[in-house]
Amino acid sequence: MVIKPTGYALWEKMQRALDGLFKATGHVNAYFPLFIPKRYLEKEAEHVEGFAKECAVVTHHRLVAKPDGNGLMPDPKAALGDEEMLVIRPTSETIIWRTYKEWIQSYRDLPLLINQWANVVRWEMRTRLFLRTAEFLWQEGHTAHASQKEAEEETHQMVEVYRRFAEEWMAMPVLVGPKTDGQKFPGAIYTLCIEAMMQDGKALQAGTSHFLGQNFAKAFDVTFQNVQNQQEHAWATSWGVSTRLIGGLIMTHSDDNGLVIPPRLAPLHVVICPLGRNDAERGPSIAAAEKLAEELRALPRDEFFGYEPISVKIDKTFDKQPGYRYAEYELRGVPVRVEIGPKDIEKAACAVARRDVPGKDGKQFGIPLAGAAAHISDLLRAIQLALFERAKAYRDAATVTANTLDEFKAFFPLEKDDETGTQPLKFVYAHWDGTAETEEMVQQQYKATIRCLPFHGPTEPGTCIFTGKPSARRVVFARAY
RNA sequence: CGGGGUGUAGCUCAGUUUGGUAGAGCGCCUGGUUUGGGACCAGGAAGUCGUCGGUUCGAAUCCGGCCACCCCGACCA
Repeated sequence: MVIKPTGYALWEKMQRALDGLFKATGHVNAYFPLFIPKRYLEKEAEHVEGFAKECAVVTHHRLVAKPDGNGLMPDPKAALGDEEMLVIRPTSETIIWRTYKEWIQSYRDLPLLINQWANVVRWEMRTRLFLRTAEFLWQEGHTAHASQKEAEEETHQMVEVYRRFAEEWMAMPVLVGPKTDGQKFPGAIYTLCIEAMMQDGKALQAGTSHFLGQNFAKAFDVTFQNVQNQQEHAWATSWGVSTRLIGGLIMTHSDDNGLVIPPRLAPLHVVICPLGRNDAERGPSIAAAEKLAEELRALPRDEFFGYEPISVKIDKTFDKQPGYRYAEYELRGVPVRVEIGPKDIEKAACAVARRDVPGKDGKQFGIPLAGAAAHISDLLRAIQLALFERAKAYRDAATVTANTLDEFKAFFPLEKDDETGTQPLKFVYAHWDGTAETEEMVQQQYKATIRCLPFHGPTEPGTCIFTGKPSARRVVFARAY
């Protein structure tokens, strides 16, 4: 996976915001090895089964020239034995819990609240840009606790951190709740997730927080002495979000004119385009642009922008047409564009365009330069809110209830209907009997999966629309990425 | 791994049916004119036609092997 500078700048903004939220909840960062001994992975039964089929395996530690002199081959003498063989981490529970064994002796060593920013590799059969790449960047939190209660509180706290990040920073509304047993993390007791809807109506799992019980502590023999002088296995959680979020952000907000980046995560908040046909006209435009840029950068910093200054660029590519310059920054998703030309200078004003309303419609002329900085700062906050409200309205409008199997089928057509085109997909609330068999059948037949059992959703009991058996509550079905 | 498809200039592709010595648009470079929503004119650079072999006087084009990539399916943060 190659992430070019603009995309990476977006990831850095995400990292900074998330890292702040992790630190604010008492977590610290550390780093663990990329290579995991294969035998570690074998220790937790469900975990092995979940990840074994997508591991890159290191079998040799040296290359030598081929006998015919053309190219290189692994040196047979440098083969790693079964006990030495390594895998490239698909996730780090095993190596981290092997390490925690050394770190944890007493209840006084707990809780251990550690996060790691890293890359992982999962050998997927088919990749999809940003959403499913063989290598991806992520953070993985791994915590150890002295009690089940505390570990479960941590699991809930972290999914709430993810919800806040998704909604308040990415402006991406999410459903929050547990996965079904069939969809939970391999090795977890349960998995909580945030689940977002993309503009095609498909669901994107955007973050997960797992309660791991004592599974890994038992697998790696991690015990501590409690206040009563007894040995006890530690309780675990793990939680993560990845560069998949970049894909989620793009697919939540962007339009036909290009990227739309919510202001709180935009690497560049404001671009100012001075205009003019010759040096005599450009001079005053540039001077006004520089003054406005300074005023924007000098605005008081606050929590909204992570206590960082508003980021401003002055675009002086006069050899390009103005229309070209506007389109270029729209394509790149810069939230606010300011135009200052001779006509504005006459009136001591400028034109301000908001990216969430594409094209000329989002442009307002005659904003006085005197109060422009404050106006733009307010506008950035308004855009952040508008993006969230728009995405939420979109999702809610595309959320439906199915009370019969026929209704359900209609929401998940199996073949593209050439008459009507592909109809947008939906989040479908329906009753389900709670069994893995039914869930499996629905996935096979309708290519829809249960995304989660949302905490804030209908909870009345009913009858499973697939089997007629009793259902404890409605769950959310959707096609997923 | 099964089914389908595609490899020709930096990008998107035409040319392959019917063999005759390499094309377009966009992008790039130079000069000029333009400049408030993706400008115009002139000139220019740029391709072992995926690869190896075969047929032929002659192959991007016909035949065979190989490789790579894309789409659909099984798998999945």
